[in-house]
Amino acid sequence: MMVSTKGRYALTVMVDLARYSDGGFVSLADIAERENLSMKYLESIISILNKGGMLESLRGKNGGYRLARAPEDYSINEILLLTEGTLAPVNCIMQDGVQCEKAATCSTLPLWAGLDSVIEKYLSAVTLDDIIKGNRKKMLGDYCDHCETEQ
Amino acid sequence: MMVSTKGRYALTVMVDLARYSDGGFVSLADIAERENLSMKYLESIISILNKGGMLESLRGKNGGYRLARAPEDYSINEILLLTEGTLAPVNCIMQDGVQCEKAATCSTLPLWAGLDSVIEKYLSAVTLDDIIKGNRKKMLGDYCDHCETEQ
DNA sequence: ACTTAATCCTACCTTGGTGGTAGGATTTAC
DNA sequence: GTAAATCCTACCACCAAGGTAGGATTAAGT
Repeated sequence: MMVSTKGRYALTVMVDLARYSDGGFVSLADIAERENLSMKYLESIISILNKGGMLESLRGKNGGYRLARAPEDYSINEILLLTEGTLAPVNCIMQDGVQCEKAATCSTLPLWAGLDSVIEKYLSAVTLDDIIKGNRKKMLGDYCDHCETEQ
Repeated sequence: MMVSTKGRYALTVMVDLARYSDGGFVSLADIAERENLSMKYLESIISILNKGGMLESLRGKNGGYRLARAPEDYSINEILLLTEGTLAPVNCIMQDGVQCEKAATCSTLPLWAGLDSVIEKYLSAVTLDDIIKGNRKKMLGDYCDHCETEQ
């Protein structure tokens, strides 16, 4: 599994904020209840999003979180990258400039690099706004049954 | 990490067999030595490939393994699928006809489904033969620096 | 000033999969 | 009969995933 619950829940939180914030701060308790997720666990996840500059927060009573930018300015790739650390499908992909010692002679490396590129390209093209709007054309592409008639 | 060493080593074994077999049987000891991998660990991996019908084996002295088909008739997708069990990037993708209970209302599911499709499409298009031939155009696509001049 | 409701912070814990290892049983060529 | 190979079952250490617990801090409202 490339994306753990951490990344999935992070995305869920971002989508929830985009949907229910309308400029004001939304408490984590509200998010957890709406999405039916453990608030305590979400705490650690939203903390990553907050420190990563994805959110603005307000402490104290009536505090909470809200998006730092417009939904269309968040790519799914950056959200998942922040929370998961890496989205590389294998650990032999170059990380922080460090690559596998066998890289020069490895015949399967181009495959993994290509797969990594395909994933990054896809996730970079979809925005938070696409998810909220239910933009099936962009998300499902050729695989969407209704994209010809809808959209 | 979507693909563990199990899948990666399985692919390495398949590539090795395609390269060094020339119709005869290749012993696991030879493969392990060439690829510099633990023979004992490879044993459990090649067993999956063998039982999955990917290989032919011969027991006893001078025995070993060889490919059951031509390299161009193996997609990378089927090799990884057999060894990894699933290549789904998240566990909320439908598995064996069973899908998440929240599927009908989940707004992020189309994203995960789309990602899954993109991965499967890519891995299904590349064959064992492409890897051996070093077909960078197919593997790296737009990301290959030399694909315009070469190929 | 006090209470309440919220974020923030640190520590801990359980479980299952990953990545192997060990030892032997069985089969076949020479 | 022996050597060299596959086959089979069991075991194990480690670590990330997926949380839980408890409290410290901050700010709004009365």
